[in-house]
Formats: sequence, C-alpha cells, structure tokens
Amino acid sequence: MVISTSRGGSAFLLAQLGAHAATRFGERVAELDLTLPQTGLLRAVATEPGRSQQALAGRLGMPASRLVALVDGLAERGLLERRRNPDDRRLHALHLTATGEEMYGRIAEAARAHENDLLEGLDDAERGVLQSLLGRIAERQGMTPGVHPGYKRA
Amino acid sequence: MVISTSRGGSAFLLAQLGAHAATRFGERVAELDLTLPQTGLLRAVATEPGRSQQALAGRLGMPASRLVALVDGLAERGLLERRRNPDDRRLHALHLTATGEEMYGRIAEAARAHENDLLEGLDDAERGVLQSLLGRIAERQGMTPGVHPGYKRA
DNA sequence: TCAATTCATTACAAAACTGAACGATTATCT
DNA sequence: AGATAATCGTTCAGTTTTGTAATGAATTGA
Repeated sequence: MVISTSRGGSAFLLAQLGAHAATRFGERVAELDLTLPQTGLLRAVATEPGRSQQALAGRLGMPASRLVALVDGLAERGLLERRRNPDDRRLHALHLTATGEEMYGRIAEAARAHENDLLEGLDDAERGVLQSLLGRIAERQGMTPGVHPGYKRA
Repeated sequence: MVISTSRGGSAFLLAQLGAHAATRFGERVAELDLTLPQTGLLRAVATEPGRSQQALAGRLGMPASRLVALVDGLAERGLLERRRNPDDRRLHALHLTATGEEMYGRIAEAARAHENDLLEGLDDAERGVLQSLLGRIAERQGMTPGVHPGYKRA
C-alpha cells in the first residue's frame, strides 16, 4: 500500500521540498541583495503595476504596516517608486523604475537557473508531467497564482 | 516553451504548494493542541527514541536552547519524558510516553486525512507518479528524510 | 588530579510582527 | 453645502520570537 515510508507521503514530501526550494531561491536572490519578501513584492508590482499599497497588502496577505517598510527599502534603492494619483491623492500607485525593471530581469534569470537546478535529473517529459500535476493540485486547492504565502517572512 | 506562465514554473509552484500544505497540516494538528514544531519533535522522537536533546536539535536544525522549551511543553502535558542515562548522566534521552504514543497515532491519522484532501482530484496512478517524481527530486537534492525545515517556526 | 570538553538550562539582547492610533484626503448623507 | 463617516498611508508602542552567550553539572583525557 505505502510506497515509500522512509520519505513520508506526498503531502509531507511536498511541504519539505517546498521549504527547500524557497530556501534555495532565497539564497539566490540574496546575491542580488534582496530578501524573499522584497522579491515577492517586486514580482507583484511587475505583473500588476499601478496598484495601491493597500491592494498589494491584501493580495500578498500581509498587514499594510509591514508593506510600508518593504516599499521604503526598495524605493530608497531606486527599484520602485510611489506615484501620487491625481484623481485620488490618498493612494500611492506603485511602479517599477528602469533600474527596477532591470533587477526584475535578473530575478527572472535566477528563477530559471533555480528551476533548472531543482529539476536536474528529470527529463523534459517528466518535467511536463510534474508541472501538470502540480498545476492541477494548485487549482483544486484554490491557490492564488503567483503569490507565495511564505514570502511574508524574511 | 513555457507551459503555464500564469501559475509560474514548477519550482515556484512547488514552493507555493509546500507552504500551503504545511499551513493546512498546521491547522489540523492545532485541533490536537499541537504546533508544527511540536509535531515535528514528536515525530522525530517516535522514529528515533532515546536520542539526546543535542542530537535532536542538530537533526531538526534548531538551537538547543529552543528545543528545551519545546520539550518542556510536551513533557508537562505528559506526551514525552526525559530519562537520565546511567552511563552518561549529562544527557537526557527522550522517549514518548504511552499518552505520547497515542497522540502520535492521532497525528498519523491527521496526516493521512491531510494527504487525501490535498491530492483530491488525482487518481491512484497519478498519485503514484507524483510520489515517484517528488521522491527522486528529494533524493537528488540530498534532503534529510522525515525532517521539515519549516517546522522550526510556529 | 586537574584541565578541557560536552550536555542541558538559563539569561539576555536583538529583531520581527501585530494592532491600534494618527493626519490627510475623499465619499456619503441630509 | 456642510457635517460625518470611511479610506489610505504612515507611525508607534507593546508583544512575541530568536539566536548568542554565560552557567552549572558531568565526563573525558592527560
């Protein structure tokens, strides 16, 4: 019945591998002087520019007070900027700067290298099967695409 | 080339699903009044009884000072106990009590239910394929079987 | 027998997170 | 129009974690 008791079930394996993958990716972006939450924010702003901080906080699942510190750090480094909205001067629309776009390109490259390193040992067909299975689970579990809950912590 | 850009690559999906699985399992053991680190410790003691606290701390990847508080809480509830070793009275060998064994049985049951809930939508053949693929990745990445790094945090 | 090492525990300082409060701006209601 | 309520970003204080170093008991080795 049980295929591999020594390594645990698929659920445990999934959690274990997920934590491992997140840690490894964190090491890669650390070479760009970025933390995991910072990377998640940059990704969110890159895919949906112009959103307010409150909207992003809700989407990333973190309190707005925490997002302020994140934005501060990235804005000081010139990676993203707050733009006042003339229509509603309460909110700050977030956009990537040119430097931020360039940095996002490096992040994407790191993600590709990370993925290739993680899936080493699987051929193309197997990678396709894995992607399909994981995608179906994610959809069934109702997960928000592109948002990593663990990126809430440093 | 890219199969599913909306949900990210397999590595991201893996990290995302892993965090989700860990959170969900945490909710399940919370009904047993257990935190995730406590559950990880109980599992470690159940699979390798009689180890010293220092050995377990190294295995679980947490400082020994942190393990003391964990053991204190579980010992007060009568789930595990410290036994002095006559040969070396410095170290405390950890063992599950009868109550602890019973609790571990409930944890195992929760794990089965959790796994079944997570893999809902996949038939037996697909589950086997997933288990095989994840197991190969875990082995290739040199992961320690049965140890979840994320259980370090509550 | 004395010094050095190991184990468990405690104490302490540093960091992170949360929730509430605050000014500024806008929306709603009469 | 005017007054009140709600929203946005920000700040602040309080609480909770977390890792490092110091302590005491016990063992090992010279």
